[in-house]
Amino acid sequence: MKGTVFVLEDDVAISGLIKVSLDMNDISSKTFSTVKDFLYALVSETPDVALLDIMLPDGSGLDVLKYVKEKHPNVCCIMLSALGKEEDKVHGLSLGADDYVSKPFSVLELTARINAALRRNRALNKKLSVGDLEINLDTMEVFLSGNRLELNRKEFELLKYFMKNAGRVLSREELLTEIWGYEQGETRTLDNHVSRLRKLGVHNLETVFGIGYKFTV
Amino acid sequence: MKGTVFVLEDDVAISGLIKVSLDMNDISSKTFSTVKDFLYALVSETPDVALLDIMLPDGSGLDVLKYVKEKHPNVCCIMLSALGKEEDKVHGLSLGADDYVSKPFSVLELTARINAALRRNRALNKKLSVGDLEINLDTMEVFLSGNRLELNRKEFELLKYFMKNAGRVLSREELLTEIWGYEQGETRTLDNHVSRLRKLGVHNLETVFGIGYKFTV
DNA sequence: AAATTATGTTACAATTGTATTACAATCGTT
DNA sequence: AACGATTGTAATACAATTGTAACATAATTT
Repeated sequence: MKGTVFVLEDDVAISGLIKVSLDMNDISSKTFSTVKDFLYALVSETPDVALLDIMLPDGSGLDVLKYVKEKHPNVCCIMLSALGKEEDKVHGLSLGADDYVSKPFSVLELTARINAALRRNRALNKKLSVGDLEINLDTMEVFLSGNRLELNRKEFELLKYFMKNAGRVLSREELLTEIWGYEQGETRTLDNHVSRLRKLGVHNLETVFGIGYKFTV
Repeated sequence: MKGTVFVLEDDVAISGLIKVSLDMNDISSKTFSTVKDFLYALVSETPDVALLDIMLPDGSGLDVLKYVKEKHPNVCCIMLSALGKEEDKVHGLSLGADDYVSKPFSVLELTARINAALRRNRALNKKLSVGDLEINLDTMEVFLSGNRLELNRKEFELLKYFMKNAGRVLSREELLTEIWGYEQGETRTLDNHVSRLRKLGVHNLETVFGIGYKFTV
């Protein structure tokens, strides 16, 4: 999952289309059709990117933009507007919008811009550390008590998932679907990767017999 | 060529005059008569100096100023305004304008100020260096431990992107969209360019199997 | 304790991804 | 239009990863 996008758009046909495209691109999204719902959702969760329509039934996306930029400056805002409303564009940009897309837009283009925004956002070094392990999501570096470990992609993904869910018991199915995308079927692949991680020195990987594994703190 | 100037001015008589004068002074310029055109041009090219009228048919030069200063802080902005509008002047300077010229102005004086701005701007380092590599964004020169490398445009763009994002793992997807504008599709072009850079001596380009590349420090 | 089931580990093969060369298409000049 | 430079494609060779099979070992159930 590459990030989270909140979509504020009252035309369900449009927001639906966007959602489908984001799903296909492995980007998690939530759609809202009123300013009220949107702001309410912001209380409990902060997305990486906000996609804001300007004309909404209960307010203006420009006001939302202003609010978001004030309260959550790390959220990247992309405005959507009706064709020709160039004054909105200037206004939006001056209020701190990061990008701008005019309707009608190509879903492909929009997705590309969202991807770019997510990338830009990620430029802030994001680290994750649990116990004596520390991983850097940007550089894909892993340190165990300060020493660099060389992991390949699957090993890294798996370790990342373990660390993000440290303490929880993770079933084999969960891991297989999250990391491998397997829906079902029997495989020993997971055991294998766990074994490799252990051999590299990751000691806090407990096996939960009959269920799966647990990354302990 | 001493630099590039973008002129945003809706009176064609004035912008024409400015352009002629700049041409004579070996300064490259592009003129725009609407905010829309101006912002659009900014997407693909960043000038050294922006000359901004304030009253425009589709917006205010002050909004443009704010936007430019935010997104391209190295661009030097000179405001143009009708005589007597002192409040604009104050407002503009508070938004980060570098200089201010009142209409009607002497073309000679304006040109002098632009020259001064270009000189000042040149002083700002437009260099980027990481490890033993140094690139000059103006002249497109590249030095590897002091020795000049000859790169062509794509090689330069790619290296620049790598250096700007040194340390981060850059996916093939990201590089292809950022440098090539590809939205999807499979290509070996990227591998090729990386290979060329390496052959030229750029040694700190790591391949991250299954994902992309990383420019290490 | 034997039988059954689940996991650990190793080695290897299949798969997938990359490097590099040579060449073709394209672009920008003249 | 023709030239040279640049940039993308195809093809080949090569390398890394990752899933599978096989067998060993451990845990659970009977």
